[in-house]
Amino acid sequence: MRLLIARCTVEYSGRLDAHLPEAIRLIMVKADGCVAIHADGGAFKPLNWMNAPNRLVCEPDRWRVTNDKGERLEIVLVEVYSDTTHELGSDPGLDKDGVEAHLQELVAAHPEALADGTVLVRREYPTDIGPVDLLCRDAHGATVAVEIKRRGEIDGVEQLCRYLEYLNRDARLTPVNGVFAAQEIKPQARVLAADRGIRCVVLDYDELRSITSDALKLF
Amino acid sequence: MRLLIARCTVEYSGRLDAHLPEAIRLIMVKADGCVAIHADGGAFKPLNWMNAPNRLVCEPDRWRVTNDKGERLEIVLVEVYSDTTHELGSDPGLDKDGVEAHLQELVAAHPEALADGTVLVRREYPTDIGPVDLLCRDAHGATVAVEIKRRGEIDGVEQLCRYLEYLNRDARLTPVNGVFAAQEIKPQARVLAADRGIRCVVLDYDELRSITSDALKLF
DNA sequence: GTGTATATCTCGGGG
DNA sequence: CCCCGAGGTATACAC
Repeated sequence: MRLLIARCTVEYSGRLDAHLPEAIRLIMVKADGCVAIHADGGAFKPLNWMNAPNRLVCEPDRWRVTNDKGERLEIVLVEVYSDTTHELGSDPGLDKDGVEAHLQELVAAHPEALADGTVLVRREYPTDIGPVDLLCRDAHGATVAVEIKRRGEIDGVEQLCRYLEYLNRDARLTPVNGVFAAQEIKPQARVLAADRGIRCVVLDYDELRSITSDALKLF
Repeated sequence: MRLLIARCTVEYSGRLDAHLPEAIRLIMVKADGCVAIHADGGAFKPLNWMNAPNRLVCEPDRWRVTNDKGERLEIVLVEVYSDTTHELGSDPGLDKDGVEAHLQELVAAHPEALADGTVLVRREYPTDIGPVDLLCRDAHGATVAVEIKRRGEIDGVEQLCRYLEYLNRDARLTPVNGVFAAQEIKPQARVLAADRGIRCVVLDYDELRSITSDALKLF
């Protein structure tokens, strides 16, 4: 990783056009060739960047980065205050816990958390317009399409509506009911769901996980 | 801006839980207090981060970052290879051209690009559920609600559908037709638009801009 | 502050 | 390669 502290101006042209006036910034070049220009603020997002793969041509006072998609980044170096390179080696990567996929696994293992007597038909039930998170049957044997989110917002309800509309065209499944399940459901999403006859279920991640680990303890 | 090159492990706990095994990484602390941990690849996104505002407590072998939302980032420093600080000063910021706002301006100036005889009623037409990008009248005097995007995806069509549903409740406006205009329209969005009776228009940004500059040359 | 819409969104998975 | 969905999305702006 090469780190440059320099007074510079930057032009980007590609998905849009952007210009950075002269100022002191950090220019980061990673081992994969990607280039990012950071100011001393503004969270983790760089002001400008260019992803790998690309071609980087470094002249003393001007760097040019281009790629095959026609994007172009040009850095004019007015004054370089620091220029260091460090060998970092490859990174073992990040372990995450608590994302939607994990939530889906837990609910799939415990569909009764949605309503007593609910059983799983299958996960990621495929349709032409995308996979339904869970397809279940309720205590009465009716089909239930389940959309699972960490944060339940209006988009998720609309996504579920599209699936329901699609699934209800299948005479073997209809009537299909909808359940919108999330760790947190925004008021607006709740209103839309009610309007569309979709039931909302708030999931307790820790509780679901503890049920699973309790079940494991039986073995 | 403080830059640390160090062998470290990292734990994040908050919106999810995440763990980084021991490896050499860049730790960046910006003037606003935000902290980002970068590997030597993976474009501009850090492996882990903590946005400002937060509290950073640095011990020689352990940094703890916490905020008021209950998030927590803990960095264990196994070995520090480099530790530098640079004064960057404030940044004048980025000038952009070609974002959705510009596209909306251009179409507002040339509504005939949507269909011959189309005239603008107003931009950002307010409704209870948000502003409609453009409200127009077509050659027959019928009201047209226009949603403008750089990239037309399914969410944008849903957004327009909500506006149409709302606007059509107003007896003075109904029937309101929908136009979905974008520089690029994804297949799924096109299918949904067709299903909902919404017309799609592909916009040519450069052409729209050249019409405008041609018009300016007349003065 | 919440809610809504945008982003050079990034990133990863599947066809 | 594109398409599509998820994200600790972040960020700006209106109410």
